Amino acid sequence: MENVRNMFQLLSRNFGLLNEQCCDNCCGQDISLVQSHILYEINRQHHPSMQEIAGALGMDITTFSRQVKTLVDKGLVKKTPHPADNRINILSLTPEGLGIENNINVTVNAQLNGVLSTMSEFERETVIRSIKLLNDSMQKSASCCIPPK
Amino acid sequence: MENVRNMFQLLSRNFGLLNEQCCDNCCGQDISLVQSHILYEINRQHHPSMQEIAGALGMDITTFSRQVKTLVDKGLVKKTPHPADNRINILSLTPEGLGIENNINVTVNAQLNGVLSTMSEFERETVIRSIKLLNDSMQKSASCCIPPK
DNA sequence: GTCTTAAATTTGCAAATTACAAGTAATGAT
DNA sequence: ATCATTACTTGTAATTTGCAAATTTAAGAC
Repeated sequence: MENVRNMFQLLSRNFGLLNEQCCDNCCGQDISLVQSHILYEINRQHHPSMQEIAGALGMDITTFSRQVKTLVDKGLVKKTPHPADNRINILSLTPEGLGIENNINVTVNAQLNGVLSTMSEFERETVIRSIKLLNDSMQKSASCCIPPK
Repeated sequence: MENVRNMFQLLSRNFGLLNEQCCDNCCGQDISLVQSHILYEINRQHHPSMQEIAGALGMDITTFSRQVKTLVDKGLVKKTPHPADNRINILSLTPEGLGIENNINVTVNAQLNGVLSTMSEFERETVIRSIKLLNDSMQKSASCCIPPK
């Protein structure tokens, strides 16, 4: 049996490094890695509440609350009270926040495409399909990859 | 063109969650995620110095120094002065440290194999081969995944 | 051998990040 | 109206982080 963990450990480290470098370099602002994950997830979801984003990222809600606060202070995120329930805050990116998120997105994609460009067309497609497959399986698996609640 | 980043962002998050959960659950000790990366890398390399591990992980050397100190205090890591150069400390796992590293390894592997078990034999092999390929490409790529130094 | 320079690692410190517990405010149930 | 619950925010204290400055040891110049 393969040692699957080795591969994932390396992959996650490599991607972590890439991601962090991109955060530092591609946008004028200082965006930490967690903050980039928050921007990413707000952009991805549809009118998400605080809990939804914190839950998706597996972050403690109090830590999340503060991080959102600093993103709001930076002018990248907006909190809008839910019309039907004032306890709930709907999160969205400001135009500036969206700009930065896109910026990061473009930069990371460029880096990744650089990496993939060393492969043959066939390999590249296989790799992409594999990762999709893997993500699907992980989402389905109840035993892991689910934030602790 | 695919949005490659999306997939990687999800993958790295999923694996991060899995990894963190494993750190919490599988060994009696409290091991943080960074500490598990340190244990992993010390185990992987051959008589590594502090700088070599810190470099491989892309960690600031001062942060690393302190983390190693706590691992030494926990009795999981040993520092041995290099015989030919006393400035250098060679890092190694104590038997206890090795035990924990193995423990994490087994646990993470079990989780990952659980995820992979939902796939067909062919898919599973493809996925594993793809990740290997990807890691190789990332290591080769000078533009990213290289600690800032 | 002494002196200067460089390398490997460690501390001082101050800022950022984290999480538990306790708080506030809004909603829902009865 | 009252009580429990939900969504979120603070208080506070511990941990983590990284820059600058020290420390220790080694290597090279003379």
